Amino acid sequence: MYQRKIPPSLNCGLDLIGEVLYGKWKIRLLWFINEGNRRPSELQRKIPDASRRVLNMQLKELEEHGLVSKVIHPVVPPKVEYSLTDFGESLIPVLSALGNWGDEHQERLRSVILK
Amino acid sequence: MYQRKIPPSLNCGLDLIGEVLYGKWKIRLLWFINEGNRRPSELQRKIPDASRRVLNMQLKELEEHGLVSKVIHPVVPPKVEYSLTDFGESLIPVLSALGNWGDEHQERLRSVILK
DNA sequence: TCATATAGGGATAAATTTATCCCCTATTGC
DNA sequence: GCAATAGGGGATAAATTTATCCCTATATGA
Repeated sequence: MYQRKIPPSLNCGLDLIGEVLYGKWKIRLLWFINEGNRRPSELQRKIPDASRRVLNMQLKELEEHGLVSKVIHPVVPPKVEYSLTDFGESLIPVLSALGNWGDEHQERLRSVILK
Repeated sequence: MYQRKIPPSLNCGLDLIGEVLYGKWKIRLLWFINEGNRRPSELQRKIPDASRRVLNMQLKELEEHGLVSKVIHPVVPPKVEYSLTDFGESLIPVLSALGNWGDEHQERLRSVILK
């Protein structure tokens, strides 16, 4: 994997949470896993804009950071299931707060984002 | 400014808030402005890891997205003050939620981030 | 026999974001 | 005159993240 050349700033809680949540699809992955979409193919269908590859990479980082856990069932064809760890579940209320704010201000956000 | 080639995904509140908060220093800028650090030089002192240039760029985007407003006092030497708009203030509780989670899990986060 | 589904990953290119460097304005204090 | 302070920004390089392309394996169904 890529090795950072510039060390991260880890001065406060905001910095720390940023380190584990930054990544284009990570928040959505956590959200959809929490909603019960546990298998990679389900997640890919839920997030069609992302490629398989990137989702795998981001899931791996979420796993390394202890937010999700992965179970590989030794069957053919392969079956893999992700789930939130307790640590990951503790993030859900925070993600709700983010999502709710986004939903509440949806029109306005859409208009400022699309310039 | 840079023109996107890949359109953003704007399917839900999480996507929308992501569009305005992604940016290495944006959340911290909002936070420090809310704490009363309104002038660019104060913000730069608060966030020494970031260069002047990047802070200016991210402040500009926050302004374009309607989260902060900028007042230029026509004096010499120049005096500029940023403040949160009502829209920006409505984000503060959400940022608190993020920061609190980060603070509560500080040790654990630090250890998983530093591998 | 060929396509599909399931899951994974290397190699490489492209996109995007940050960092660096250097220059500009005008005033006050040495 | 020179340095410092306050604030900005163009040009370009470097860092970082995503996207694309292609290849692996096995079983099932048409």
